[in-house]
Amino acid sequence: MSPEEYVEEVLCLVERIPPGRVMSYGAIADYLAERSGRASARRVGSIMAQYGGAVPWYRVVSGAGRLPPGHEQEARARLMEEGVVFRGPRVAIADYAWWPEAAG
DNA sequence: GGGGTGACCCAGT
DNA sequence: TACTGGGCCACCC
Repeated sequence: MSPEEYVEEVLCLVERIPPGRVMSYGAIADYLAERSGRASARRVGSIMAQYGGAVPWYRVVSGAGRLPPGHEQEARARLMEEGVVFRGPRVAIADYAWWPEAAG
């Protein structure tokens, strides 16, 4: 799988995250690992930092439910509009974590 | 080829 | 709960 393919897979997956649900960088990497064979949360984060603007990036948070630096207010507002409850500065990811049902 | 960096994650204290 | 150290992979200089 080429780097461009991997990027598109990440973006495509993020677009599939339904409203009111969230996914962690590690979860995305772990899911794509089954398709690309290799993945890392760091790589997913790096991709989101570059191409995240084209997808609902605010539905992607860290494994601890922390929001992307520099866009915390933005993500927080977007998620709350979708009914996501916050545990202080973090998302209750344990309750809103989403995983694709059909793994293609 | 070598060293530093990053929208990360896990384990220990 | 917050802080710290190690692991991980790809990108840039």
